[in-house]
Amino acid sequence: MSPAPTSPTEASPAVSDSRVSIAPSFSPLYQQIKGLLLNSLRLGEWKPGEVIPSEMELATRFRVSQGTVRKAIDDLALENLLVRRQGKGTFVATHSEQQVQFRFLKLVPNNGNPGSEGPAHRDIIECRRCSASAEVARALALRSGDAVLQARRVLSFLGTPAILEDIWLPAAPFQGLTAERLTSCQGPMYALFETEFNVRMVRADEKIRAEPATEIHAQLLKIAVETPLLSVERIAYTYKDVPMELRRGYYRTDTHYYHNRLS
Amino acid sequence: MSPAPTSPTEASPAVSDSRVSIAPSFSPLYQQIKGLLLNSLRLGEWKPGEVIPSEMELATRFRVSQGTVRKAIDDLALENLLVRRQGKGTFVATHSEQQVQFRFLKLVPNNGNPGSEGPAHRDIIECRRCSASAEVARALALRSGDAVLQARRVLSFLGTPAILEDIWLPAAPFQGLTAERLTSCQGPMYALFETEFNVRMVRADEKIRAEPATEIHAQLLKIAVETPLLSVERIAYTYKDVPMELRRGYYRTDTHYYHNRLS
DNA sequence: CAGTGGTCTAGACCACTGG
DNA sequence: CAGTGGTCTAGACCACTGC
Repeated sequence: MSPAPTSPTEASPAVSDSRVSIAPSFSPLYQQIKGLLLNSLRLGEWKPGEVIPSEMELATRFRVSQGTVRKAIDDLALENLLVRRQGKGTFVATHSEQQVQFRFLKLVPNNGNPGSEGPAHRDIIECRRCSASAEVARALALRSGDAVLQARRVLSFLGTPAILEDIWLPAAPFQGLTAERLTSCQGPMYALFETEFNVRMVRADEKIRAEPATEIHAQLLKIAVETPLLSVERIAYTYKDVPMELRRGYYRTDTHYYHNRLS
Repeated sequence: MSPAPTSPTEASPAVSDSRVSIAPSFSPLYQQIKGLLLNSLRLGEWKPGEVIPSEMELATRFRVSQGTVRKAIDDLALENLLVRRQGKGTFVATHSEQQVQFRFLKLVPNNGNPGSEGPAHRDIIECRRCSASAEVARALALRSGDAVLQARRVLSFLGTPAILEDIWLPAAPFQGLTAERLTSCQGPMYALFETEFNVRMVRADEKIRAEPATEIHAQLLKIAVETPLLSVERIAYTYKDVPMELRRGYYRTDTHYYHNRLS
């Protein structure tokens, strides 16, 4: 590596960091590298489950030291976008892995551990194309009336219905998603999204409330009307904080609880 | 620094890492340093809010390079035990800081941001000494019948009661905690704990359910009986995963919601 | 065995803080 | 200005993987 500490940015071609503030448009090398890696991920240059180039290779490609690439990768691994495996390489994270199966499903049986009841049984009640209400449009950063897909499903554990979910997706990125495709899907829905539609959910925000079951809820979950349910409203985001899903879930919490760790 | 790569462990006096597995009792230097720092924190060598020695000083003290100390501190900062401030030093984290006021209180007003309603008004309903039930004993890792403190309080936002909490604490570490002391306390209860009793809450687990309001709930929160409430059962831990608090909270979720971020 | 990530070092320079 | 944390480098060695 040439000792050119005077112009470290010459190695980072056209890094436009979209920072809003008036602060000096200036960021550490490793964050610029992180941005470049992020772009490659977003554009699908490396697909979920695949290895990315080794640290040394990336270092020479970006003309920086291995330590700098390392720090960038460390950050992305911390955000669950990459997974490091010693001796093997660094991989693009996926929702299919068993270990992170419950990163986005925090309902745990009263007696037992996450997943101890085996995979949830999924029943797709409906899946149709419609136009976005003002509320859905706002959540998904669309315009009122834009085409969206709406799905409703029930998740059951050990034969007992536990979750009713209504899901809204922008129609454009999910061309061709049907009830059949959803029904035939084994494993997490987010895994389907990333393999079939190249949409990777990166994080989500949830608003949790307690609400009484309506007629509909009672019928589908086979419980009494007015039973308190956990209402979980989720907005899930892809890369770059683009909202890609609105989900309203209703959870029974007599046999399960929503687990959260504060740290 | 002497180039003695052959015996890196000679610099770490009596580092007993309590790992359970049969795996090689062997850990990276930076993790050993982390353990030493953790001990100093746990024993109160540096109190909340204080600076710890600089990276260079710690490096010479432990006979390792600055980079190694740095990595140890990075870890602890990530776990919210330390806070780095460029140009000033590294500080022991505290629950008094404004920025982390809502790390353990995730109730957000429907219209507004965390804290936008100003500090919660706290009403201590009672605080008494009693003996631990089997359930409380199990949660706090005590024996049935051991002395515990029990407190009940109501939190109000903008004059409206929003949270009812029952709190159990092991009596031993909290000698002298009275209803008066709790009542006179401004700011977070956990801040009081760390300044007055040298007990720092590090993380917590919460089990969240939807439950109908009982007579008691209805009375204290001024709502109708059977109103769905968010039941939040928390066990909070100090260093070393020692449980130090059991808390059962009931949250109104008509004007607020419990916010959770999945990532 | 070669190739990967993981650890550790030593030294340079930068950015920020406070006296 | 000196002292702090923050970034970057270059090179060494270790631990794990798979051929």
